[in-house]
Amino acid sequence: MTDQLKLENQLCFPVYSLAKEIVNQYRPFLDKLDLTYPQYLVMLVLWEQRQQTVSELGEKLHLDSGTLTPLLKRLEQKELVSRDRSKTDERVVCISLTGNGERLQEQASKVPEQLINSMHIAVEELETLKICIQDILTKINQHKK
Amino acid sequence: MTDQLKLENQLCFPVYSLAKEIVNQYRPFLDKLDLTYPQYLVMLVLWEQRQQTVSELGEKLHLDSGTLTPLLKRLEQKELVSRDRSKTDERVVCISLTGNGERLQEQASKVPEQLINSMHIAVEELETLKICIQDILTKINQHKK
DNA sequence: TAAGATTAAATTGCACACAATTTAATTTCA
DNA sequence: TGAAATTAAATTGTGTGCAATTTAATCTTA
Repeated sequence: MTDQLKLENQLCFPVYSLAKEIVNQYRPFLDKLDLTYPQYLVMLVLWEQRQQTVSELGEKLHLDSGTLTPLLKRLEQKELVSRDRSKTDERVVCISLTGNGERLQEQASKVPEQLINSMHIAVEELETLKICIQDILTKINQHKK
Repeated sequence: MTDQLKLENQLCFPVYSLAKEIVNQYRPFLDKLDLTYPQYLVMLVLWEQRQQTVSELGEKLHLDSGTLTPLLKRLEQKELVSRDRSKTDERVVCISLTGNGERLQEQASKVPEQLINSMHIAVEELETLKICIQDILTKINQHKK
């Protein structure tokens, strides 16, 4: 067996596992907000800027309309966001926080700390990992045209 | 806005982005093998040991039968694996590589190197990241009973 | 040993993620 | 200016990932 093909020797599997594990760690806390993890990410972006187009959300989250359109319809059903065609360009759909959507931020503000506590890992170690990952993501993106 | 709620200040988003990015980097190479990324992971595990139960695969890949059963049926349709009930315990399903499944390893052996080249990142840096992630995964798992 | 508990897969249902295509609006430029 | 190109979302279809439930087999133990 080629060593390179061994699961343990590949980077991809730890990254894939950690990503799933983190989402699973979030689940109990996000369940209380009635949000999925990708929905939570969309809300994070909207809490930074309360109105954005579908494209802007997609660019920040690296998601396309095939993923975002149904997700945003679900957030609309929960009355956390509203979806309106732009007046100046009818192709564009503007997503805005509703009052409920804004108020949810209060509850969500406790999530990051809850999560860090639940993972039992030193903040410094998480910070190191974050910087390492961001560094690699930057390099990957540099080499995309 | 709470700083902790800012997307850029959270670890979760870079991990989530990197995991998706890595799967996307694999895609062109795995397309040539007619495998999805999770199917590739299953094949990696089977190339290490040509016969395993669904539970054993699930334990190594952190996947349950709800995910594995349909995935394995697709690998069976492609004639890469066979699925047979255990003779000694009819509850258990044994997954075995077929001849085709074994032969695919030859082609797959080039994938890891192709991937590293396509990412334009130093092997040392990837290795550092891998160790860092595995370390954190270990700690998370320690605190799960 | 027979009822109840446990276990392994399968099934069901929901929500992404992404490729490919479609639809509708806007832009470009010949 | 009007046809062709481009753009933004939506739609369609496939394949995960996971919770919850179901089914069938095996184990436990009173």
